[in-house]
Amino acid sequence: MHLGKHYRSVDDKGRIAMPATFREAFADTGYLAKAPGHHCLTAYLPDDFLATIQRLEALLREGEATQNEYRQFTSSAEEISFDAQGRFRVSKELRDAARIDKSAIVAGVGTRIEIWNPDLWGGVEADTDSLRGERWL
Amino acid sequence: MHLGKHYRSVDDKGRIAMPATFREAFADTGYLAKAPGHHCLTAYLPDDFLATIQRLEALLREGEATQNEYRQFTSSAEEISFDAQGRFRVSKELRDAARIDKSAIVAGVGTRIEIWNPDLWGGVEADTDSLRGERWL
DNA sequence: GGGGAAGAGTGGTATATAGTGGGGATTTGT
DNA sequence: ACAAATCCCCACTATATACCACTCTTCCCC
Repeated sequence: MHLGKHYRSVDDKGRIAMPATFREAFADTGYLAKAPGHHCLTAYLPDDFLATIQRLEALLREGEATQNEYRQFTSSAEEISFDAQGRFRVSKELRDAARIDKSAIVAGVGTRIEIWNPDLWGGVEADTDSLRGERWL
Repeated sequence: MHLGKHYRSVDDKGRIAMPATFREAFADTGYLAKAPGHHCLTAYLPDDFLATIQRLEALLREGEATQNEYRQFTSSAEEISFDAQGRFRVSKELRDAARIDKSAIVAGVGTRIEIWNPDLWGGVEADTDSLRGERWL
C-alpha cells in the first residue's frame, strides 16, 4: 500500500529520487510505463508489472484488447534501477510523454505509484466535482 | 520480455543497431520476418522463431491455416547475425516491405521485437480509440 | 536544549559503452 | 573479368552509468 505525495526535483539527466518509504518496497529494480489514458507515469514493483502484462495478454488472446494497445503499453515501458542514492532514471521519451521537466510529483496511489508533472497534478487536486466521499467514508 | 521503444538510423547498407537491452537476449543469430497483417517486421530469438513455425505448421495440419499463408511467412523470413557493433542487416526486400528507409523504430512488444517505419509507428500511437487501460491496470 | 550521527535528497565529474559512419578486402553473380 | 553486394574492421561521438562530494533535516543521546 503506497501513500503520500512527494515533491521531487528532476535533474538534467532525468534522475528522480524515489521517496524513501516507496524505495523500501523495491528490491533492486522496478518498471515504469505510461499510464494509458492519463498524463502521468506509473511505477511498478516487478511482480505487479508481470501480473499486469499477463492480464493484458489474456485480454489479447480473448480478443478483448488490440495489438496496438499491447504495443503502446509494452513499448512505453522500461526497467528502472536505483543508484546508491536511491534515484532512478526516466528516459527522455517518458519524461516528454508525461511533460516532466525540472520537477515532479511522486504520489502513492494505493496499489500503484504515479509520477506527475506538478502542474498536471494540480488538475487532479482541482477536480473537486467528482469528490463525493460520503459514498465511501 | 522485451520493452521500450528505440529510434534507430538505417544506413545505406541496411544496417540497424539492435538496442543493447535486446541484443543481450540474442546469442549470435536470430530471425526476421514480415509480420502478417501488419506493416512491420518481427525479429525473433531462434527458439521463438522455431516455436512460431511449429504453431503455424500445427494450424496447417488442422486446416486452420493455408499453404499460401505458410509460403508467405517462411519465404519472407531470413536469418540475421550481428556484427561487432551489435548491428544486423535487413535485406532490401524486407526493408521495402515495411517501407523502411533511413530510420526505423525498434520496439519491444512483450513477447516479440518489432521494426517499424517511424511514420507508420506514429499510426500505432495515434490509435487511442482502443485504449482502455482501466480493464487491465 | 545542544551536539552529534545517520539518513534523505541534490549536484557534479569521470569512465565505459552504445550508436553511427565509413573504408577496404572478399565474395558473389553476371 | 568486372560490377555489385556483403563482410570485417577501425574510428569517432554521444550518452548512460558509476562514483564521489555536499547539504539539510531528523532523530537520538547526553
